[in-house]
Parts: sequence; C-alpha cells; structure tokens
Amino acid sequence: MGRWQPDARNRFRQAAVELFDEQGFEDTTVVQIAERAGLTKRTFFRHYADKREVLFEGSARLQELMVTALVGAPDGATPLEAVVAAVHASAAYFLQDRDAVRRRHAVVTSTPELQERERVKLATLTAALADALRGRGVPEPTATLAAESGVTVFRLAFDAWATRADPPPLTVLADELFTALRGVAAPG
Amino acid sequence: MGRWQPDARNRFRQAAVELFDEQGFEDTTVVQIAERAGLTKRTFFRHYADKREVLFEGSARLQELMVTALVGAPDGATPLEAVVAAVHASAAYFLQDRDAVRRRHAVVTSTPELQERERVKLATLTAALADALRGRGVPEPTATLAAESGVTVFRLAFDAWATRADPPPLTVLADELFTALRGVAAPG
DNA sequence: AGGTCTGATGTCACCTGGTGACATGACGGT
DNA sequence: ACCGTCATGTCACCAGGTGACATCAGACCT
Repeated sequence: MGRWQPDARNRFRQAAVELFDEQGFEDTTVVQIAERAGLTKRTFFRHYADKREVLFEGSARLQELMVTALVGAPDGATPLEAVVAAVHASAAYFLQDRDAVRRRHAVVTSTPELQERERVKLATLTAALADALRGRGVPEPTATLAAESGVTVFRLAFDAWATRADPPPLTVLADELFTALRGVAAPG
Repeated sequence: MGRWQPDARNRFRQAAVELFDEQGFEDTTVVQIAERAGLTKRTFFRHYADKREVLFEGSARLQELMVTALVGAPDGATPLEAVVAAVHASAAYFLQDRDAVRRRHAVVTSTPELQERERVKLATLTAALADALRGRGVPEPTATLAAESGVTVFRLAFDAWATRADPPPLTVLADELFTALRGVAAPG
C-alpha cells in the first residue's frame, strides 16, 4: 500500500469541494484543484478517472450498505420488501454529515454533467440490487423491476430529503413513496 | 431558413454512423466525421452540441409521439394505463428502419459515454410524461412514479426487442413487463 | 549504515472535444 | 447590379485526459 496515498485523496477531495462551492463545477479547472491540493494535474487523474469522480467516492460504500441490507432481509420477505430494507439502510449513510450531503447535492443538481454521472451510479446500484435479488432466487424480470422501482423511490426520497428545509427522516419519505407506488401499479 | 442546412445534417449523420460502425465511437474523431461529410469540425459543432448528439436526433420525435399518445388516452384511464398507451405508441417509431435501429443500439450499449446520454434522454422523456400526466390532473407523487415506471418498462422492453434474434412486437414485450410490474408492487 | 527496489509523484508532450471571433461566399430580394 | 443574410470556413485557443519517462522517499535487506 502507498505511503502518500490517503492524504492525496483527502486533499484532492477537500480542495475540489471548496472550489466547486466557490466558483461552481464548470468554472473550476483540474489544475486549480491540483494547485490547491499541493499536487499536480497528472496525479489527480491517477486518483480519479475524470474530474467528476472526485464527487462520487462514497457511492461504492452506499451501494455496499444497501446490498448488504438486501441480502440480510428475512427469508419470507417479498422482493419489494427486501428492496425496502435496502432503501431504509441507506438512511444511515447520510446522517453523519448532513450539511456536506446537502452542499454536494446542490452542486450536483445544478450541473447537468454531474447529474449524468449520478444517474450512472444509480444504474450501477440498480444492477447490484437486482443481482442480489437474483441471489435470493428472485427470477427475471421481477428482480430487475423491483430493483428499478426501489432505486427510483430512493432517488425521489433522497431528493426531497436533501431539498426540503426541515425534512422528515429519509425512511419516512421512502415509505410514503413506496405506498404511492403500490397505488400506481395496482389501481383502485 | 437555410439553404445548405438539411443536407449538412444528413451528411453528418450518415458519415458518423458509418464511421462508428467501422471503428467504434471512441476511435472516431469529429474531424474524421467532418471530412467524410465534406464539411468542417466547426460546422459539425454548429449542428450538434457535442459528438454524441448526432446519434440522438430522433429522441425528440419519439418523445413527442409518446406524449401525444398519453394526452390522447381515454379520460377514464388510470395514470398507468395512460402511460401504457404512450409506450404502445412508441412501437410505431421503430418499425420503419429496423436494422438501423439495431445497429444504433449496438453502438450505444457498447459505449458507456453513449449510455449516459441515453439515460439523459430517458430522464427528459420521463419528465415530459410526468408533465403530461399532471396535465391530466394526476397529482404528485403519482404522476412521477407512473412516468418512471413506464419509462423503465419501455427501456427494458426496447432492450429486449433490439437484442433478441426474432423478437415479438415491442407492445407485447412491454405488456409482459407491465404485468410483472403489477405483480412486484402488489405482492400475491 | 549503505544499497536496492518499489510505487507514488512530477514533467513534458501530445491528442481531442469544444468554443469564440472573424472572414468568406452563395443566394434571395430589391 | 447591389446588399444583407446566413451557413460555412479559418484560426487560435482552452480544458480534459493520456502515455512515456524521470525522480525520489521510504521499506526491506544485508
């Protein structure tokens, strides 16, 4: 393992978040980030595949959290119930540094380029959840549809949670959306 | 109105599709496309915001088609039924030039950059459908959830249709997925 | 202590996507 | 014949991203 590694990533992330806050994502160059971090452009691209990735370091851990919860759901749970468990588990991830989460969300939603990347991460998450469902014996297309539905609810709930002034817990918002979804699919 | 306009776009699209087929998307430069089209790089970027857009000219018309169908759905239709009508309407769009559709699909699915863009187009489509649903008096979050569900089904159905050797009609694939979706949301 | 090896970083040159400013030239209208 | 318009061409430039090679701090060994 590296000797300089951990600090480099931290410095890059710190510098990037500051600059994106100050001048926006598009008006910040990678050279600026590297300068503030005391490193070089080339080194930045050794740590991150591209300029956007510096804002998405956490997504792997979030995905892991949700997959673990889904795998650990009770045997009797329906596919959608297992997905609900995964979405509930995600709430824990956002509790630690609420303001940082909201600042990041503001930058992402105001930059199309970053929204694109977020969609990609959510697509990866969807695939991982669907895979975990298949691991529980859920057949296609049920697995994919349940995963897609769950991630959609997750995204809408998270958006509301990060946008509203004084939001209810993420789990509550998600539950409301799951209920609404059942209403949509099975009309009354 | 322009005098050179229509031919320029056609030549660009033709040249681009050929080159993407021959060498792949990433190994094709805009200069190459422009050369084969008998025009210049600068002119390419006057017609398309970026290199990818040349492959997504049709998405606006597809969206229009689906929104129109949704708006025209019977008054008594539930939100999801209206969305089903939109998805059914999309089938007509793909019937004309099947092979071209499949070639394009192959290029897009093999290039992450293009998948990203496709997701963006689908997100735009989702927003348009949700808007049309609200226009029918459907409240939130039902409108958004119905639109999201519909676009998910559309995407999965289209993928299957474009991938399989001898696929059933797109409408049939979509109906199967809608049925499965009802099963997911309202467990039995 | 001294030597070597490893791996993260720095340097440099380069390519490509994308844009702004300005020139050109064909065509329609007068 | 003249003029204005508008698509196109030319040119210079910037930023993201990459490959090749140099450097240098520390780990490990003797």
